[in-house]
Amino acid sequence: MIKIATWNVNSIRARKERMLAWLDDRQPDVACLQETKVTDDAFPEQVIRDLGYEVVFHGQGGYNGVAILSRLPLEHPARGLDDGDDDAQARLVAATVKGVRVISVYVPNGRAPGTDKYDYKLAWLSRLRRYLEARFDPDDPVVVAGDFNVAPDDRDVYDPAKWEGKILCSEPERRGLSDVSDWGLVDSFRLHQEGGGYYSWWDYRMLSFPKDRGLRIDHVYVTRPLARACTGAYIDREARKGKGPSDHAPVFAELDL
DNA sequence: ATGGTTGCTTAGCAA
Repeated sequence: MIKIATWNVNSIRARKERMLAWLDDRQPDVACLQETKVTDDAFPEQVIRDLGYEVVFHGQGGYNGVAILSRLPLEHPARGLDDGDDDAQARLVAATVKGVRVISVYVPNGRAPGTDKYDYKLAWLSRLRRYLEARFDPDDPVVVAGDFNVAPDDRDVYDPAKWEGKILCSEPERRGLSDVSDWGLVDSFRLHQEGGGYYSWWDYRMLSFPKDRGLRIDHVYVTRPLARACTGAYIDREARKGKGPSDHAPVFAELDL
């Protein structure tokens, strides 16, 4: 069994000590990270390798940035959407672990419906769908894990009425996400949890975490052959507690490979 | 309707 986690760390430099302690404590076999917010020359590669992880990263200054950490050998690293369009934002990195293609994604936040950033988000989701179509078959073992910045349905929102039509919840975003998953991906969390009230992100403001006003926007999607091998899925709320947390909690999937 | 917080970069933006 291997444990795959996805975690938006909100700056790997600000989160370094917490992240190293988390790796040591939780021992994920594979960790997909988002919002590392560092250029590749400043990525804290050695301290991660010292914990026994191989690592591939794709960053930029100040914003975005993604990485994959693995205790098993990482093969065939690839960075970016590589679709010929403008790809200046570091939001996707991929590598193969134990025959599984693992893709760490940081979907654009989108700011608010009607903005340029929102349009970019919708376009990015359709580029992700084409990325999968062009490279894989839905019967291949593929994991797409990351911060999707979309709550798939109202179970994933603490106050659906308040969030209706808002960023992270609007119908076009949900359609954009389901268009990606309709290619052949299953939300591993929903293989094991039916109900609402499970969240992966809480705004830093207004005591959102203590009040549990969160959204489930971080996901580990898997293709069908891996869905059959998925023996567990959960959100690591402990990592959101205490002093100096990321605003996101890690999300885990366990695969019997 | 606004503001609340954190991180990057240094006043303002992004989330």
